[in-house]
Parts: sequence; C-alpha cells; structure tokens
Amino acid sequence: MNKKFTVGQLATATGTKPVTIRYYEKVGVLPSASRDESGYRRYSVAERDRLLFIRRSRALGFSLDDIRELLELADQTEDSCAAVDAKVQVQLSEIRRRIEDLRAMENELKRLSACCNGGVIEECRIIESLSGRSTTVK
Amino acid sequence: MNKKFTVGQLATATGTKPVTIRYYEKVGVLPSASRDESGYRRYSVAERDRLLFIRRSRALGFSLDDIRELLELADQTEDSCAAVDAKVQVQLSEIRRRIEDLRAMENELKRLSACCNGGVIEECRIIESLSGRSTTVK
DNA sequence: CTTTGACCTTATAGTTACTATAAGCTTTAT
DNA sequence: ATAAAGCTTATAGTAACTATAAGGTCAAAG
Repeated sequence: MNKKFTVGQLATATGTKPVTIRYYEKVGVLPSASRDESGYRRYSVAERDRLLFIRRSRALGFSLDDIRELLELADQTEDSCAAVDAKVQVQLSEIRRRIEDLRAMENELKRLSACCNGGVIEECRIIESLSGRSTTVK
Repeated sequence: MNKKFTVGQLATATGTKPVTIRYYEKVGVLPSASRDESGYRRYSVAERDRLLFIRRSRALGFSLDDIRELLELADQTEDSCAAVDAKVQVQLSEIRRRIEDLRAMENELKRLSACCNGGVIEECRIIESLSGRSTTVK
C-alpha cells in the first residue's frame, strides 16, 4: 500500500486536475510516475506532498521554474536555508510591485468612473480619457 | 500629409513595438493599415490615437477583447455612456480582487520568511510550510 | 554609384501554465 | 453484459505577445 493514488484520486486530494498533473510530469516538476499493471499512474504519499508543495507555491505566485529551483534546493538538505529565503524575498518584492501597479490602476479607474455623467457617449469623458495623451503609456 | 507614421514611428510615438502593432492589426483591434508605394504601412493621427487608447486600456488591465468592445461602444456615439462605465466597474472590482489576492500572498510570504532561522535546509521551516497541509490549496 | 545599415515585409514558432478535444483502453457499477 | 466513469496518449487552443528567419527597401556615407 505504498502507492495509494491514481491520478484522479491525487487530483481530488490536491485540488488539481488530472490533466494538470500529467502536465507537471511532462514539464518535469513532477517525476515520471510509476505505473500499475494496466499502465495507470500510481502515486505515493510523498508524491502527493510534492504536488501539494507545487500547488501551494503556485498559489503564492512562484513560477514553475521557480518551483523547480526550490525543489532542487530542498533536496540539498545540507545547503543553507538562506538560498530559499532569498527566493522568498525576491517573490515578496515582486508581489509588492504588482500590488502597487494594481493600486495605481484602481485609482485611475476610480477617476475614470467619476467622469461618467450618465449622458451619451459623445459627451462621455471615459473614452476620451482612455485615449488621452495626458498620462504616460507603458 | 495625412498618413504621418511608419510602423516604427508609430511604435516610438506610442511606446509599442512594431511587431506588437502588426499583431494588433492581425487580431483586429487595429484596422488594416493602408500602404505606401512600396507596401509599407502608413498611419494617420487618428490611428495613432486609437493605438494610444488600446495601450492605455491594456495598461489599466483591460483585455484585448474588452478593448474591442470598448471601441465598438465608442463608435456608437448615441448610446448611453452607462455601458462604458459598467465595463470600468467590472474591471475595477476585478483589480480589487487581484489586490486582495496579492495581499494574502504577501502575508503568507512574510510569515514564511520569518520561519527562516538561517540554518541548513533540513531545519528550514519554509520548505516545510510550503508543502504543509494546514492551509487551503487552490 | 554602390554598399552598408536601418527599417520594412511576411510567416512561423516559442513563451507560460494550463485547458480542451479526440480516440481508444480499463475498470467499476448496474 | 453493457454502460459509465476513469485511465491512456497526442495534438491543438488560450492570452498577449516575443523571437527568428528570410528577404525587400531606403537613406546616408564612401
């Protein structure tokens, strides 16, 4: 009873879709799964945990490339934890940057919405504002 | 002197890359550009403004599909401005949702980083936390 | 006047992280 | 026994571009 899960079971156990699990295997963040007599994938608890790690990291904004690196780091058990923390820090500042960007967008859109006087489009300042030269374009 | 810009000039004028401009034409958010004798694209000021509208809307988080709709709405000059504002509102709440998500991630990562005691990975709580069953996985 | 370099053209493939679809085999339930 | 559910593979599609190749055009410099 080492290999407990089929893809479908692993999927439900981790909130992933079977296709996605196979995709993870294909791109190498999950190792090639072992197969039962009829060629079905079979997963152990350790493999489930690895997948949970992946899903959780993805939910925190790490890319699959990031995750591949994190997993490698995790395997080097004598290495310093600092390398892992460094990645967390990078991710953290990346997320903060994104929050700032979104806040700026939010303010712009609020401003835009305030321009709507409920008339016809000809007099609508939103469209005008959106094409306006006044603000910087990325 | 109606058609002032080549792709490259339009690109610099709008902070877009020539390839992207051609891409916009291909997917239909920009109309097919007229050509000069040698087949080069030529753009008018009106076309530049349309592109500015697109870039600005993109920078505010609208998808190209959204933008296509906005442009259609803008052409219906007698229609109510309310439809446009509605799209702005949808976008606004979408952006607020994303900000909330990112804030949650930020907090998680801050918590994670606090777990790093500078030792070796074997004792590092970050990796452990990332695979932990305690928190909900998307 | 020619040549070099910058700029234009098209078409195709790659990117990220999946999702959708098709065609077919296996297992489970009725 | 048969049908539904679940597994297999492979391929294509998604968003919004970016990169690359292979070639035509044009302005300036030698």
